[in-house]
Amino acid sequence: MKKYIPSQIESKWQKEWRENQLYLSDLSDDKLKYYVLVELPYTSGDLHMGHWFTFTMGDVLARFKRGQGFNVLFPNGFDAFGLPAENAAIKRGIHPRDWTYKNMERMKDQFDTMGTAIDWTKTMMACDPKYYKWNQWIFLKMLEKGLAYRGKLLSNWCPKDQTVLANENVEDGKCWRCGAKVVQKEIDQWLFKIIDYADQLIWQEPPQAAWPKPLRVGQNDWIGRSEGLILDFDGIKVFTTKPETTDGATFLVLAPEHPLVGKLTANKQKDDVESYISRIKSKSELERKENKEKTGVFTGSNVLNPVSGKKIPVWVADYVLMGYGTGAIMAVPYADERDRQFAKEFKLPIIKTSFKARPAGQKQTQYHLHDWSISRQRYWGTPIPIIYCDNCGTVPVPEEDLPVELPYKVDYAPQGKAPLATAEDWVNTQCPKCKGKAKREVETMDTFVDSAWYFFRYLDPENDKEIFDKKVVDAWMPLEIYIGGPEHTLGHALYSRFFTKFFKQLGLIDFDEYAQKRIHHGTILGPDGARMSKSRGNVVNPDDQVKKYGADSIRLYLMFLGPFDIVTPWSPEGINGIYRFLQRIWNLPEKLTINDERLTMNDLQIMHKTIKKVTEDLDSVKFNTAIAGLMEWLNYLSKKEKISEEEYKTFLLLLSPFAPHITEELWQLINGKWKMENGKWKDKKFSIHKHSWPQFDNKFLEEEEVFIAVQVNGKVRDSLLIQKDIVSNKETVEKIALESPKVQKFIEGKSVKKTVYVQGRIISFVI
RNA sequence: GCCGAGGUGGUGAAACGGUAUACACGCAGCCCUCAGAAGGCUGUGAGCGCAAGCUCGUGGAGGUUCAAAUCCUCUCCUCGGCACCA
Repeated sequence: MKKYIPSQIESKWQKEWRENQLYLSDLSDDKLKYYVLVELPYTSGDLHMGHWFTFTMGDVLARFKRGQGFNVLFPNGFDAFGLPAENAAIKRGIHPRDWTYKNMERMKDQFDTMGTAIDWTKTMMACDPKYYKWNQWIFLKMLEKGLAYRGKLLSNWCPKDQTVLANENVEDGKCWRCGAKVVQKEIDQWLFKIIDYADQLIWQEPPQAAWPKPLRVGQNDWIGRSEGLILDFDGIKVFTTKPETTDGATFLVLAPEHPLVGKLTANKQKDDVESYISRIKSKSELERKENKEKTGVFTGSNVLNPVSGKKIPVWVADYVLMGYGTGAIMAVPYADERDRQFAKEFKLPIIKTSFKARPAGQKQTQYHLHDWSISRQRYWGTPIPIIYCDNCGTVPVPEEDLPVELPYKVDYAPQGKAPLATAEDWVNTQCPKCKGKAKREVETMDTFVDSAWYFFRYLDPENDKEIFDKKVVDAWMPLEIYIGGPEHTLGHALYSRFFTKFFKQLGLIDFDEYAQKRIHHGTILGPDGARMSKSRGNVVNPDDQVKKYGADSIRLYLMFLGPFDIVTPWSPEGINGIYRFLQRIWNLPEKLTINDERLTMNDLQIMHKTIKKVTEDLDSVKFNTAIAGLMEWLNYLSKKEKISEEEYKTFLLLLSPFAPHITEELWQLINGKWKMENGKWKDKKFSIHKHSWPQFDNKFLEEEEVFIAVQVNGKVRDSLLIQKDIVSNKETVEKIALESPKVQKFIEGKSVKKTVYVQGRIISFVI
């Protein structure tokens, strides 16, 4: 018995595959295309177990489909812009660009150690001007179509760092960097008008593409379309979805930020209202969200309820949000729980509504979704291609001047203004219109812009004339399967759909959804069952595991753990078990006989059954049961004295997507020796990964005899071995079943009222 | 509170309405060994029994069906998302 030592074979084959360019895809051939995509990694520095999990899935599918004769594209790139790079760079005193490029190199090497069949000639890096030029181009197109605009938006604001923070950079209501309490502030910023696409982004039933239901429901809820009326109460406009309850409206409530608050406040209420508003404004976002108790103050003004004809008071309260509807509501405490709480708290009247009111109003559709703020007062991102001129105002950078390159020499440490403002040579420029002195926009784009369309660019990454070649994209999109995380449901997965619909409007593409299928992968937790994190010290480092067990063991272990969406701990014993499985395969050649091809019916049946199982399971993305099928077959083969070349090769082929290195090594034992010249393959097709996928033959799948369970009153009492040729004959099967002594025992002395026979499965007697 | 996904052995998990627990981990016994490691064989849902076998069993309670982990109703729990959206 030889010991299986993965380090002796894995890097050897990785080098061989790379040098022979085994995984290049020819995009000009699109007859049988298969485009598999995994969400691109962030350039954090090291691949973690999550990357291994998701990229192994993509890799298994890519290899399987390639074997089936598909022209497969399995690309990858890097999400290389963003705050963590800046932060790490500030901490370590390295320039964000140098830090990022170093990480990308390292991560590419780590992808190699995983043995992925990634075609690295179809790639992108968000921080490469070749790529972000087209972010800028998209921005200009948005501007042209009226979909990009400068607007004021209530945002998370860190008063210490003087910057807007994305929601995900607010931790427990505090700035993730300095810990200062985040406040809500109106900030002037660039926005994309995603609201214009809200209706198109709503998922219909049945869905236009096979995306996960939680994503479809989540996105629809997030878009939050509701239809109602705008009603006018003496000049105060309110939005309601239940105009029929207007007769029960006993007061009005304005959001604290509502522009009419000042005008409506009576002199004697002025102090009360002002102190209430300043109290609310001083609260952090978190405090406002957490506190569900109703607070508010009377303005001193009254308005007329047009339906009841009564004067009703106008209040200010923070349970009404400025960001939704008109920022003012009519309160119907009889019909609405929140209004009722407020009415009780402040002793306001609650009167019954008839639900038959028909007030005059204007039809209005409201959305929970807000326009997408893309401005970041940060350095490490795509510069927004805008120039401010004293004479001409806001001037877009002309297309032919793109890309606006991010300057290298910048003081990117936070100092209360956008870092780009410190690059004075860069900021001061010429107005494209009047040629006079002008200044560049110093904000950069949200990195979610980068990832909203990268999968288009993989198809034509070097194109500097246009964003992509329409012909190639027409042929290769929509992609077949997109593997990603459920945490992107409301961010990336929505933005990328928005861009797709925008591209269609521009005439760049002809389809509505960019992925035919999306699946949400699970999470590998630490051995202690908690999310892996450095601070917990429960991180399982893939590099260490590679040294110990090899890449094939990790890949196989991750795929065998459970379904692709499993959330489960890493098990040190589990991976050891998989290593033992590979060790047994490593010794298969000991049983191999080349010139003895006699296979029994049993041998053939289990072989073809396994081919069928692995093939069908992979087609339905059930990696774990496919591997279980291979284990069963190996258990069978292990009991045999000798195994034939056909069995050996078929087994290796079926295993090869999961464990590409060991299968290549063992394959070469019988195939490779005389196909190599000077240490190079004469022809790449002699790699196991260029061999075609095994086919199963139905004639070996029909069992000679089958077990049929016999039930009496719903309980299994016996199991009969029935010959194939009498399985379809109900009377005969029934007769045999009734003769069984075990069955007799339960039927004796009683009469059979009913018999149900499911062919080849079960026969059921009711007595 | 609302929405979504789930609850099956000691553990990760299998199972077109048709013999629940495949496959693997762990554990136990035996073989091999000076010994250990590695490997091999056997057993492993619970209860009763020497055994054949019987009874119970997929969070809980009902229901539909010859037959339910699977379908229906109610309920409890876990995880994820959203959350004063008028």
